[in-house]
Amino acid sequence: MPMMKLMEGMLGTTRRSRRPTMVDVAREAGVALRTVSRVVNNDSTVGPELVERVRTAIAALDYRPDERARHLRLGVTGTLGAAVRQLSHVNPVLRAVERAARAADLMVLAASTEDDELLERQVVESMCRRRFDGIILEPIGADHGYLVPELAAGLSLVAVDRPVLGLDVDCVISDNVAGIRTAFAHLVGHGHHRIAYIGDDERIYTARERATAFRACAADHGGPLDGMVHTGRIEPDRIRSAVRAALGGPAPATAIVTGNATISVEVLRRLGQDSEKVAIVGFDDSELATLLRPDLTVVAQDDTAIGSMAVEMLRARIADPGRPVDRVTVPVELLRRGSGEISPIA
Amino acid sequence: MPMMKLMEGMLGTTRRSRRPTMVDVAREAGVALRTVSRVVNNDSTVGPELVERVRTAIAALDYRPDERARHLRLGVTGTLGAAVRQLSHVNPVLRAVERAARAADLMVLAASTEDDELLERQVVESMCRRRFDGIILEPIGADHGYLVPELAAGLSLVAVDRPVLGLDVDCVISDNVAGIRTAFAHLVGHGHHRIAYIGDDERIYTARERATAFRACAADHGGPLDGMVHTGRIEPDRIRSAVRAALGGPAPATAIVTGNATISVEVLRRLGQDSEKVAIVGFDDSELATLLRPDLTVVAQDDTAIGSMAVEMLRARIADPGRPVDRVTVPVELLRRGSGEISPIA
DNA sequence: GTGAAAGCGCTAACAT
DNA sequence: ATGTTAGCGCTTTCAC
Repeated sequence: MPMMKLMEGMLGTTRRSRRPTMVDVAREAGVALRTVSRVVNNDSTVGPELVERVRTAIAALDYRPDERARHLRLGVTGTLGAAVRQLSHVNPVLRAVERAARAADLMVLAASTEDDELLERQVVESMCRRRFDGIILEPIGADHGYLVPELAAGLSLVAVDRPVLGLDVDCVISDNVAGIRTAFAHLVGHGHHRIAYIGDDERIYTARERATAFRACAADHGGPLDGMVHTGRIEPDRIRSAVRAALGGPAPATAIVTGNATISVEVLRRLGQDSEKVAIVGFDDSELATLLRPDLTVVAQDDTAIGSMAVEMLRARIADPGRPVDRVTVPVELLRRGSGEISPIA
Repeated sequence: MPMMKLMEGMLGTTRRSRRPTMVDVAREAGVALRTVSRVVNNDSTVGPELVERVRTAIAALDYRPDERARHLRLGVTGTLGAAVRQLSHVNPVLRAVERAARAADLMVLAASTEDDELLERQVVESMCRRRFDGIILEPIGADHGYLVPELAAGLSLVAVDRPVLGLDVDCVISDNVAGIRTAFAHLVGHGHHRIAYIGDDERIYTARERATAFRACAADHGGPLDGMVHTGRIEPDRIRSAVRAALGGPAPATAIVTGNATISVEVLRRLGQDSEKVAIVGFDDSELATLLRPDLTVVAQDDTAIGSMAVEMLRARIADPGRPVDRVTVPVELLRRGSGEISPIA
């Protein structure tokens, strides 16, 4: 059908024959390509009249520079990738990363890994192929072998929140052990002896760190461990039975440490009105912490510090790929709000 | 210092002389450049032995394909940009967008506009210069004039949550008017006559839509309007005085409609125990809705539908830039959870 | 299947 | 101060 083909071609050219390039602008303005490039990049060594001519041509043609070509030629992209667990979740670290990157005139483009190892790999590799200058990664899972060739090929990467296990890679993480110790000591200081811990799945690095630290605290303190440490996936039923187990029996816990913000919410949901009778210290701050009575005492990580530190370290890595690997631990802070200052009733 | 320069040069070449390209791989494998390209792109017309030779060479050299060049040559990038108000906030629509894009084999790269008109412009223009195939935008502010030349130059864009005012652009938004009507009617059905509205700043499109719809409902119903509609920026003090004004005076409101999730939380925070005495219907669902007693009755938007619809419309726009502009309104749903089913006390 | 070569749109030597 | 030209790394024609 030659008629069809012809019509398609006509439609195509009518719609938009081709995006104009610098060459088109140069022709339109009657100047050299180099001059257009200079104007586009605000090079001061162009005469004002030519600048005007070029600007006019750009507007007339609706010319838009193509960064793909620019980046290809330049070698760098001025872009940092952020591969995080879930974009659409509250993530103050990501927020700090964006701010810090903006201050350094870098663009941050983010994507979710959805806590899926395969997806993480696809996202990171895609960012590598796009030659992002560096990547900030919230690593998930245990096997990051796919990173080895990328790193060998020159990838600059900083892990946040968790280290990349088994690989010698820059990272910036919170002091989980100190956080748990602080929470535990705080409750002990308020007279508690039977303290329970309800945490996330220990296959997750931070959850494992925190649970382990808690067990060590309890052992040091000489408190009971039986039925006091509950970890696993975050499911309402599991949390409910954990709460029941912790607060039931002949020697119920008088205080609970929760392993992260989601766990805190679920535990409070289960406790309902009883939340005034048991002391609680949560790990991670959240906007819900001050919504309930009493307000939730938490061990909060310094998100802003983590985010800006991550960008700083990434920039240093990009500038000098040979620099020694840096593993930074950021202190956490206890925020006393009421729930952790309840004395034991029994 | 010639010595310094020499050492720098040596370090530079030692560290990584140059990233290998397809040419290097071709030489290493003893095949043609064309063949490498075929192997990299999984072209089936290459003999298995050659595939193996190329794969080996790729591994030996740590070769990583450069998508910048590929995209430049191909014309398309297989990438959708998402310019949202705040990446690190809960955003179920963005989540749905990511899922839908993945299903269509498109990568989503997201950035925050921080509710800043200038930043929105920078983000969108940056995505345009990177030649993203399309952009999903949560538009802020009133002046989107900067989009005109981009659209003229061929930008495919779909607005979500709010329309791009003044521009004829695809968008998919919730049915704010129906949502407010539903909430109002629901409260009337439970015997309420004096119903207050506390909402966000009416400079924001959705806030304006909802407040206007509420005023219309109240007028139709013949209920009082004086001191019943409170809109403005989300600040604790303002919310507090709004709640006080609504519930105080000689004819206090017996029910409140809140304009969005943040407002709902703030209102509930102010009400405290009194929240059991006044009926509340919130706009927007949130995880906090089932955390408090009674659980919050809300008008929820269909985030999944909005997100997947946005991607679908964007793909259609990319495929056919000349297609008629599409403005889709997605129905909202009333979720009865208790707070909205309280009868008036007075 | 190979090999050579053009070209995507840009920047930066190197002219002038 | 402005023009000419090579080349970034890839895909794709075009012979062979």
